[in-house]
Amino acid sequence: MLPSSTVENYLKALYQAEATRNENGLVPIGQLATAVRVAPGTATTMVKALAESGLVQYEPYLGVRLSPAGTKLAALVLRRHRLVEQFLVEVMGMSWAEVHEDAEQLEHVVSDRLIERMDAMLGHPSVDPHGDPIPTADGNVESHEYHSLLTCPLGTPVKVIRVADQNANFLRFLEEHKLKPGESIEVEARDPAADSVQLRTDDERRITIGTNAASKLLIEVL
Amino acid sequence: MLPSSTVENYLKALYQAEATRNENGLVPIGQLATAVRVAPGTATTMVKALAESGLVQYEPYLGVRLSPAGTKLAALVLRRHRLVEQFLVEVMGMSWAEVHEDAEQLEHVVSDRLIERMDAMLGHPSVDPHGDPIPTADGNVESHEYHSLLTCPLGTPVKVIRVADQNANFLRFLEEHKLKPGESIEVEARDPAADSVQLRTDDERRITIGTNAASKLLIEVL
DNA sequence: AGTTCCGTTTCGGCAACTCAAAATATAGAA
DNA sequence: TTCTATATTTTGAGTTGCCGAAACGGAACT
Repeated sequence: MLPSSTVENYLKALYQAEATRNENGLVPIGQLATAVRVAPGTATTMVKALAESGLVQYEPYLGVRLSPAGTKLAALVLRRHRLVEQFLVEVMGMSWAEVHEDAEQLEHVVSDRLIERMDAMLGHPSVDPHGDPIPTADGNVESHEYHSLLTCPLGTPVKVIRVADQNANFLRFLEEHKLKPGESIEVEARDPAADSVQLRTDDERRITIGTNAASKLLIEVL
Repeated sequence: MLPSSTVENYLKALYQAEATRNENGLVPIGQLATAVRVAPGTATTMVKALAESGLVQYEPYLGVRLSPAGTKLAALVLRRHRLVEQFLVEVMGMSWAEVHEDAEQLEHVVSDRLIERMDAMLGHPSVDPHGDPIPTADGNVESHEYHSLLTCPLGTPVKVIRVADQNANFLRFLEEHKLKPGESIEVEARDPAADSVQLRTDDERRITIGTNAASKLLIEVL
């Protein structure tokens, strides 16, 4: 049985919640429910079904964890999503701020044939327009640990590698201020009290952003 | 309320059944059920719902007819389907024989934004790889009446314009024998008893095909 | 008029997915 | 230990889309 779009979305959400999972490596049901935008009870029901099909391990009252099979499936969904995004930007010339919604639909529908053709046409890219890594066809991901603008050293040139947020307005903001992946910037100061971070961009302009926004910009020290 | 994939498929089937509709311009429920591959009772239920939303006119025991609203919606589904097919062939380099299945899925999911970009990238094509006309964004279609290889004059050069069948094996056969839209051929003879039609292709090769196959090849007398 | 046949409709039921609200579990505070 | 807050699970119910089988309508044949 091939997984429904709904199942794919649950798996994807669990995969992406990996970062924010709790002590035991379990994702609480509530968090999952929020991610897939359903009522908690709905998530409980679905998770039991997923456990039934061996895609997750379910510990009542504690949370869920992807099984190896679930992890692989989720990685493939993410592969499709990210290749589609890269394709929409590189080939179709769409804005990186607006491709997420389209990819969200297409990821459940593009055939293997088509996705591999996109992959080849793009030269087998390793990351999508937001810097998110693209899993391989067998479900493996090259994962790196990056600093964010919150944790990197001050006064040192750094390069934006990845943006961990798909909000279109935020992405448009980043584009306008030369903060897309690949751009070089520098953190001049942080003010925890003001909840802000001061940046200097490549073209010598100064911008102040909130710490929440800063935490979404992952960087590499140059 | 935006139409579900299921609704889109029913409307599309009705639109395409226009050719084979009965006296009153009504499509019998049984035919519709066959087209969308559901049991007759399922089609009856769905048709009542469609009538409820004003997308079709339903005459119990007689059949269904698309309303103006339904016709427009169906045309837009077909527009997406055919533009996607053209895109897959022209841009993605896929075989015309294999794009139908992919398009069948994508037609329900590609956004207006994306479809218009494809349209522009393709130079606003008027037909898809099978010669089927592509409706405009406002739902209009340039429709022509063509002869088929069954009704055209004998011994006269004709050009293949359109193939009214999406079967992959049939399409591959046509490709192998230079019978794709655009190719010039000639009907040498017809044998109703043998249920066959004899052709001579552009490269002087002779082929005999069945009358059913011949009826699927629409042509223009040169 | 009665019968037969075929297509259509109605009926009861099932599967996937969802919600709201009641019941329950867990963990931390009193 | 008992109480309380919060998260989770259970329950009952609704929606969409589907099926199989029984009931029905209409046209044609006796």
